[in-house]
Amino acid sequence: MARVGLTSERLTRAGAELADEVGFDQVTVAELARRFDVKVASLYSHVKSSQDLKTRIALLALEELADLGAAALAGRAGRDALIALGDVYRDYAREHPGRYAATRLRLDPATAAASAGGKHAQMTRAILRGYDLAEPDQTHAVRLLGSVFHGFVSLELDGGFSHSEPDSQETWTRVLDALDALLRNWPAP
Amino acid sequence: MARVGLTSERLTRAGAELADEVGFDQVTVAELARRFDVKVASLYSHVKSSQDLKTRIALLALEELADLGAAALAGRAGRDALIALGDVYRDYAREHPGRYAATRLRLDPATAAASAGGKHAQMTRAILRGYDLAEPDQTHAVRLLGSVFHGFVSLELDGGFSHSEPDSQETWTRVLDALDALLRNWPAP
DNA sequence: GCGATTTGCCTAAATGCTTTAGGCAAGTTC
DNA sequence: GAACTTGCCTAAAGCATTTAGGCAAATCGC
Repeated sequence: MARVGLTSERLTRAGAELADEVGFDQVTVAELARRFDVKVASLYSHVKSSQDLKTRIALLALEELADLGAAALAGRAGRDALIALGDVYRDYAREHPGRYAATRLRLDPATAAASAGGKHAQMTRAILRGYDLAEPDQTHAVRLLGSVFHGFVSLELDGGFSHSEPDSQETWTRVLDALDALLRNWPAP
Repeated sequence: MARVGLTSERLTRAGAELADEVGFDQVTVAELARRFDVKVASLYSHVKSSQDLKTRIALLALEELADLGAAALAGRAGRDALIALGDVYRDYAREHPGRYAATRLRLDPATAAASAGGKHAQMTRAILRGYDLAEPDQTHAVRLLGSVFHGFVSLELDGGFSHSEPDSQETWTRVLDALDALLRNWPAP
């Protein structure tokens, strides 16, 4: 029996592609086996379970997204940085819907702590260096930005803004403008 | 064989409770049958498929949420209305996490059109009557509010804000304040 | 009341995904 | 080249979905 050369990494990458094609929920060990033309049980030497596979895909996606974010933020500040990071999330979600859905997988605390998740909060916080916010407002603002990015992107992905005017690109631009204005003019308690 | 009195409605309600207990993804026709102490196949007279069951739960949740929203908005305007509607979403998600997750189920266009989904957009738009926004800014603002409500609530539900200071209630209050300020001072393009 | 019809829940069975146990042969090591 | 490790295999059990067909309980017409 010829060896195909399965590894956790190859399975994870293939799983991520599968997720983008058919949706993260539809990612299945069985389908992955089919794609490698291998029996299902064979995958279980490389991946502990279906859940383990999904977790690995989530970690991959978080990592990719953090790298893209870091690249986009380099050399930018204030409004430019805000727009750059927002676009990274939105573009990633549109190009890789399955991977983006994977980033929303609930990880157990230990796994989450070891993930690139922390980098995401750090990047958002970095944006705020371009604005004049002290704690605890800075944390509130980090959470607001996270909510808007995630909320907008997932509503858009679910088709919430389609088939109605104005188109969602237009709204996205104006939402980022509004956030910039808000951060420059953050209300006192 | 004694008849238990199954109906689509009872199954849907029980499914919604099950969702709140074990998570929307874990809602299964088999588990529902167990709870009614009935054979699985029996449910298929009342529900077309597992997907159909989930869709019914989603429609129920959208309806409940729309009713709560309408009640909360009655007699309120401006900032009060904004806070009231925001709290409806947040409280519902915290009290009924499974049902809230159900509202995010992707519905086919026909079902979505017949759902209470439209009421939600209308309610958000109603809030904006208390602010001075013309189209297309009004639509942008509707989408922003939807993004923040959904984004915040789902990040909070996923534990994104837990175990870190300040607590998420505090952030929520300040986020609503910030949105109010933003709507009163919406930036020109 | 009582027969006819509808309705509700049943048994049975096929399909598909997950997961574990144990085996054999291809690759690696010395 | 023998001994070991590793990769993919067969086999089988468990559970969820879904369909087909059956019997009995509720309901309706008379």
